[in-house]
Amino acid sequence: MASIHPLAPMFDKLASQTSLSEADQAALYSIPHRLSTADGGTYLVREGDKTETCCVILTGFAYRSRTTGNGGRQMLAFHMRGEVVDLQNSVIPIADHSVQTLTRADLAFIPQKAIIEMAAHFPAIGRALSRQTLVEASIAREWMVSLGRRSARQRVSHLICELASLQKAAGITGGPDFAWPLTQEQVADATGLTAVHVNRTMRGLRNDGIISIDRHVLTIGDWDVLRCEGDFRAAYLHQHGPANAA
Amino acid sequence: MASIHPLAPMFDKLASQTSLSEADQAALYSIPHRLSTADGGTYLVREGDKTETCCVILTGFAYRSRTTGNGGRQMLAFHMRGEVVDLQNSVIPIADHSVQTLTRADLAFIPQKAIIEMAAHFPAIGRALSRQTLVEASIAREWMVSLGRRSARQRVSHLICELASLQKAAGITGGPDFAWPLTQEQVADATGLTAVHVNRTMRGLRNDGIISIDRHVLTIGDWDVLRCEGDFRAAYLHQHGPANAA
DNA sequence: CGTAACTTTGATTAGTATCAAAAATGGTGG
DNA sequence: CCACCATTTTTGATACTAATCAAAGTTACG
Repeated sequence: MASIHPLAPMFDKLASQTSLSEADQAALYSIPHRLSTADGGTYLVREGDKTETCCVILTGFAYRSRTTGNGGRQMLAFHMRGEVVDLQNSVIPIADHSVQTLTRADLAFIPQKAIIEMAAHFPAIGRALSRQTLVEASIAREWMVSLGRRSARQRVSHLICELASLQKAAGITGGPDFAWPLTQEQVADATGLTAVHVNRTMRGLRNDGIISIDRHVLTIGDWDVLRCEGDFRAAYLHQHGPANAA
Repeated sequence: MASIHPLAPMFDKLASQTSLSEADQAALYSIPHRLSTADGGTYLVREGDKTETCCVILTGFAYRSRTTGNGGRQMLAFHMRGEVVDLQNSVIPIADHSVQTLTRADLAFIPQKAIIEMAAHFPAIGRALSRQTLVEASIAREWMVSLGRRSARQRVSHLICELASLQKAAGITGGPDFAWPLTQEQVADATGLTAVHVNRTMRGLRNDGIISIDRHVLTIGDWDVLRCEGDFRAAYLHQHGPANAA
């Protein structure tokens, strides 16, 4: 326990929702992996790719996206510290969307086979991984609600709340200020709006004193107001562990 | 093999993408289950519920939905013949959205435990089930693209293509005409539009001779045109089985 | 045959997109 | 430290898609 293992973010994430044993931890920490660093904008998975490794995010941010026939781009999810980016490719080998880093990021690449074996031998890890997949599905459902039924201001506010909650849970931040790695263009791609309209919407939130942004750090002036503006209820993030330990 | 087993739709669905053995089939057909029939509009899962059974759809249609703070409703997915509706609840026990029947439906209820055990003892079934979960996630991503980046006409056309493709794959229909169980109000809830606008959009498609509807049966006049109108590319449905049999 | 649910139409408005361009910001090399 | 460049943010003017409100038809159903 002298130095921190490079895969500690992944273990922390898995252990945050299920309790894992020392044996589970040892198994994870002995898994073969390759570390690397990528600049912002690097593709981790490209639509149509057939991947054989899983990518874990150790620091920084990444996002999933898909492109329409007319060239529109829709972001589908954000990922950060400890998250495994392409678990699904072990079952559906052809990627139907892309994953790119949003910022410079430290990554670990693990062979899919190694992950699958570990999940089989250490069922608690397997459960934690499937839980992660299902929480991602829940988040996707919430995004559908935002995209389909919420106003611009609600969408932006909701996204801010989501990223704040996730960063807090990931231990990236404690307080009301946290990393805001998105350009307004990217917020637009995530919320289904145009960059111009995002600009006006965010300026509205700033003028109302609800948020402020300084050099990619966002500070929430009034959390309750923002949560209300964004119709944000955190239950969909399932951050409090399974209610039954089955 | 004299009569058809009531769970045949579920087996067919699972076997359509992975090859399953006779032993797998026997295991599935001997699982404990309770059959029942529900009218349209019946809740199968209610937001906040803690469920202990999985519901399989044998005939008819169901949908998932969530409600916003202002009372808006967003549908999240449709389900039909052979699909298991609440697999995820085995890992995330508190439902974060509702599931309701769209039409009168024949259902089978299976204890979650029995499904989990079967998946453990018959790995091919386990793999087929996780594949189904991941395909659903892929469909959710495509819905996000529609909701965020496609026009009303594209959204409606895309939805028609999707339901046509799914019904064809499920063996519910062969030809260009298929069941259209949705009211325009429900199409609106699925596409993030209002019922009035859906009405105008669908009339437009009918006026252009691309579709026609008669008593809950929709006929696609020109599949290629509709697919083009809806920016529909079927890859996201992953209907052709895993490329690697790992 | 009556009633409720659904579809259709019209008129008006709100919200967001589009187009264009200016201002601010951040990073780079000299 | 400054000048320059690319990127991002901001602003303005206008167009358009889709929402809203209201009501009339139509269909399905008991």
